[in-house]
Amino acid sequence: MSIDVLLSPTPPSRAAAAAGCEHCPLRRLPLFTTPSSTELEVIGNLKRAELDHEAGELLIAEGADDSPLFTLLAGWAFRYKTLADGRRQILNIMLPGDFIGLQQKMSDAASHGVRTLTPVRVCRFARDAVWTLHRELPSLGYDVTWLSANEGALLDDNLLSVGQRSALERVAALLLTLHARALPFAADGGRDGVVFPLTQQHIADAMGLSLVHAHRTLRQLGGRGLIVWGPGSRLILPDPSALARLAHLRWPLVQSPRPLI
Amino acid sequence: MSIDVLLSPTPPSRAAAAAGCEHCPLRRLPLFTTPSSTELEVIGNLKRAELDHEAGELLIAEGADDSPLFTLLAGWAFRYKTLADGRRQILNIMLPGDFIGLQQKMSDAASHGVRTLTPVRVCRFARDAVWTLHRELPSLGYDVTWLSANEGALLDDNLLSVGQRSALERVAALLLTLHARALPFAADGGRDGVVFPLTQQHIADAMGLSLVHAHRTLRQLGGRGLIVWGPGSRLILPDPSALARLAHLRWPLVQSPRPLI
DNA sequence: CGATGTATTGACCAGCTTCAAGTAACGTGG
DNA sequence: CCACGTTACTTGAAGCTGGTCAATACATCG
Repeated sequence: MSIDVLLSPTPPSRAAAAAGCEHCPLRRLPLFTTPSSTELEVIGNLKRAELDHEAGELLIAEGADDSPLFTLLAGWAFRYKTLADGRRQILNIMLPGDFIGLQQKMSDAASHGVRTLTPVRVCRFARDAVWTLHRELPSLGYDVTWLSANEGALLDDNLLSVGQRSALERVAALLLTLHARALPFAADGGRDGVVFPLTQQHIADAMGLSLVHAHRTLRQLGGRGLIVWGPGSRLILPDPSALARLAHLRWPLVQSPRPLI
Repeated sequence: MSIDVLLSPTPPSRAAAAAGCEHCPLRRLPLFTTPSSTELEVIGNLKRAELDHEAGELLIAEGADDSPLFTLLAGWAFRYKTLADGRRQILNIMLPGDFIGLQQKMSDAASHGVRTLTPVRVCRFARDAVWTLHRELPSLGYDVTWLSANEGALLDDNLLSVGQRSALERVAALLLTLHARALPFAADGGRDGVVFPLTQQHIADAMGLSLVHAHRTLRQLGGRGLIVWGPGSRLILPDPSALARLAHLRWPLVQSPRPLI
């Protein structure tokens, strides 16, 4: 299947023509650094389209060697790899502001797929955007490196969880981390929890557990009163610090402002 | 413990003054791209010292927020994270040419430690080298991003192993991957195997297994004739393609030329 | 109102961990 | 040169964490 087919938006959901990056609603969040006007201009020139995709849609196919490059503007997605017999490992969950397709472009090591968890909006860039960013404005090149290194740090944490933590600790760590990452985007500051679109199968695949055991682990966390499900599949953590202790996770999670490309 | 203490070389092993990068023996290997003279000059200006360290020495302490930046010139090392109760996850094995300390510099997510596996020689850079590389020469900035993305791809593979593969598959995948990565540095082209400095404990910590089970798994691989130990703890793989099939690993492993900074 | 995907639960069992000991290899100091 | 400490490797037995199999409930949706 060609990438172009994958990227063509479903008819009713085609986005309006690319709006100026300076009006991107994401940039208003304190989570992101504020770029200079020059930086904004360079980024804007590389922007090719804003596209909408449905939940469960494939954004990048495993093995694609000419995958596109985009930034997630709204919604959740996940990166994954599968073995020949179908076993799937979710590598990382991607939230708004995450830069997608970098690994694919740079290295030809066995690649990964990307699939949406919710309806998403993405900002698609020119294929050679990574190089152009570096060439045009070193500060933006530095930002790309930052983003890449930052995702590496998330991978480190996931690997630590999957390799060393027990099932209970793993799920606790995952929920806590995702909750913290999603909080800056929650409408009401997260008082009623944050929308949490992962199924138990996703949790299982992310943490290297079976579906059944992921379910039992979630029940156990619920039984201890550490997680509560609100309406609209919202995740509420009544006592994050207790969860963090259970998971042996550093708390609170500090998130310094990050670049948005 | 301060980083300066960690970095001061043991008296007898102090390296000679930094030699010009253009004579770096690593660069002669076809594994690495050949830089322009301008690139070499910029890199050379950022070079601060060449240092030797013994096997088992700590290069970067977990939690250090001002960790140094270097390139591994010779020898093996590994990145790791530990939980409060001592469980250790080895994140990645580092071989000559690998750039160390990038994650640490960019993000303040919980950090990792780096420890040598063999005696090593490293090329230490100025603290702000990452930014300088981007500013002085975009092509070098791009190389840094490439290296970061490439390490991300290795992490992806490790996460897939630890999350989805059985113990036998995991160990097979690890040995095969390391063998392939070490091959370009083997003196005789690897005909007598490659030096393999990991202990069973390292293998266990890298793959999320207990020491005992790592040992049993190695025995099983040996019993099937898939791995052989030569003199000087050299690893010989009589039938790499059979190992790859067992591990569900893409084979052969392609390694395109990579930048060396 | 079936069809499909997700959640739920019990029974069984196996892969892996833990515990416990013992062996081998190597460097150090007496 | 040997005793000894240290580190890595080895092996068996027992048990637990988490996987597999199977079936049911529940929801949403065309």
